[in-house]
Amino acid sequence: MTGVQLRAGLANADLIAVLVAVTDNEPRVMTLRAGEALPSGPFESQHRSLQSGLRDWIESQTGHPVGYLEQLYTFADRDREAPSEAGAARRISIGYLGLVREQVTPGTGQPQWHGWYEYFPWEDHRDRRPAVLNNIADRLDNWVGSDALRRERVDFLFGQNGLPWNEDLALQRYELMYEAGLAESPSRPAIEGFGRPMTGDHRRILATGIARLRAKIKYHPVVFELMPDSFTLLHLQRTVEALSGLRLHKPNFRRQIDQQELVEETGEMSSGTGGRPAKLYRYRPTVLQAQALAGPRLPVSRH
Amino acid sequence: MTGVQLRAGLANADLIAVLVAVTDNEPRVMTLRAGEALPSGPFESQHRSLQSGLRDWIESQTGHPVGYLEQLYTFADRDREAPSEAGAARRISIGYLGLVREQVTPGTGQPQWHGWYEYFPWEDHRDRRPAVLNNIADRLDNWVGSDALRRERVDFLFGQNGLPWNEDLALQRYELMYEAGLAESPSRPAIEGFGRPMTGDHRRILATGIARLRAKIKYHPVVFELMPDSFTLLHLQRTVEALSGLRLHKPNFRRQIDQQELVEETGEMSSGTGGRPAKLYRYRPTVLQAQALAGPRLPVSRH
DNA sequence: GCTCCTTATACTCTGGATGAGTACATCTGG
DNA sequence: CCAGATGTACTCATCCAGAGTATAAGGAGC
Repeated sequence: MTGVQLRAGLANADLIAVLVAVTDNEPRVMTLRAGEALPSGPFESQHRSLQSGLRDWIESQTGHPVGYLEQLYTFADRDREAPSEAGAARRISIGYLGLVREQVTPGTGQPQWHGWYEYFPWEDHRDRRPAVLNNIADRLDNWVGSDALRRERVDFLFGQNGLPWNEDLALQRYELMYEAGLAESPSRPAIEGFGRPMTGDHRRILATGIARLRAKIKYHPVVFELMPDSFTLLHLQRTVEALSGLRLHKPNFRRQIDQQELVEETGEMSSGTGGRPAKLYRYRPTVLQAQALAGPRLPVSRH
Repeated sequence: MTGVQLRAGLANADLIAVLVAVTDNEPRVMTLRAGEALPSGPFESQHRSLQSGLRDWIESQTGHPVGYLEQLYTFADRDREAPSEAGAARRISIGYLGLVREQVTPGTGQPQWHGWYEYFPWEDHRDRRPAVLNNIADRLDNWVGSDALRRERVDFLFGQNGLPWNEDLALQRYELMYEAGLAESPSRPAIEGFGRPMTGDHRRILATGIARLRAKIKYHPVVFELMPDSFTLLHLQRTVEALSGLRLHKPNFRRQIDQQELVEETGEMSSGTGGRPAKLYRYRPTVLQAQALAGPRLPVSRH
């Protein structure tokens, strides 16, 4: 599955997938080789589109249909792999983000699921600001030195000096850490405590997927692709929290869900969740929602 | 430039660029072959990254530096070109969106610039709802028939039946028109009045660029990459209007620009623009803005 | 049965941003 | 000097997001 393949009639490209599921309030990603690599394979031409081919492949691997599939990015930088001899083919990888509804029971099959905060422990702010951030900040201070621009960048990305933490910047944080030498690279080993390493640039691709998904859930109802058919509002909230790495304000979350009319009651109640039983809801898809929701504001004049 | 190229050591991929400039309040795109094609070329490996290679190439073509460059999408669907014999390589194209500050004087050089509303006349709502939309609506009604889902989709995308026009949906509108047979394809000629055709799937790629740019300008200060060093606020507004295809409310536009602190006065005034002379402004870039501005809301609890 | 704990659900209040409209200033051209 | 055009500064109503508070309804332990 890995390695360079050059067959006539096939494009010289790989597909590489960031497959996400949320189970037990933990976002997980499908991995191979004991969590070291994202699933990938050569791009075969027999399907009508990249999308449909990948969809089939994923379903055969996970046993579950892919609810949502989106192209992430095409990676082709020279430094993405170990320095190769001159003239060697540079491999192009087309990254995809996919959402699946349930997780295969871990342990049995080949593909394994790992919580994505194993790879990015500093991204989980649900309980508290993670302690790793202090170590990271120390190392980054070294890198910053007296460079004011670097200072501003670090403060902004990591929410220092009074600036707020912005969960959407996961990719840019990783890239800065890479730049500052805090992440593994072809010429640098991984640093203990700064997240589980992956082969090649897979960790960067994973960061791309996380950042994209975090941005997406705010204006697109893709969370529901990760939910079972019926769920409680708290369950939905916990899923969003898992993805964003933040705690949300419960009354406001419910108000938003409510007024967007994304869900409807099933009529049934959840069994013992600890406290008072909760109503069960189901997703209510509409063409309108499916395409675009709010979309940020532009001072449009309507008349 | 077109056709299949398979050389050892080169990836089998094209780069294809949507290069945008705004002159005389008209968004323009760089084209080749008398406006029939977007500039493209084989992906060569000598640069460190796709990005930097493309940047050099564009600057050599336009004579202007590229202010902003962003990967759009990688296109590889089977039906993007004329039906090919079985076993032929499928070409992968990596699309990019680039913004350049000024337009080369048209007529002299090889690359030409065309107003993008020549290709999508129904997307320009600055003066009024364009008349073409009526013809389009008629044809779409045929396609809709009695299918309620199609009805809803059309109404939503084209702002019918009381629904508002959403400028961000340019790509989806084009795709629906393609699906409904209103756009040229390998097996269908172009229809007079429904926008200038392009080779292959270039018109679709252009639509992708337009949609991306329209969405982007709302939460990212990329407009400034299209502006000269100093400009009046009305000039800035007209540029945003040109891109979005909408008219904006002047006082509110100024208020937004003002409170976001994106610009500062140069101290000089514009010469004759017709009425009262206007203050000139310049862009005031910050690391903070450069990375992300507002970003939509999630009901975060902060304590 | 009572208390405590947990979760569910319904309110209220406040500040800020947005959409919309109005008034006035200052230039050019005839 | 007036008309016309553009620039600039206000006001006002509405909506929505952030934040807090209060009450309802279940289970577990005593």
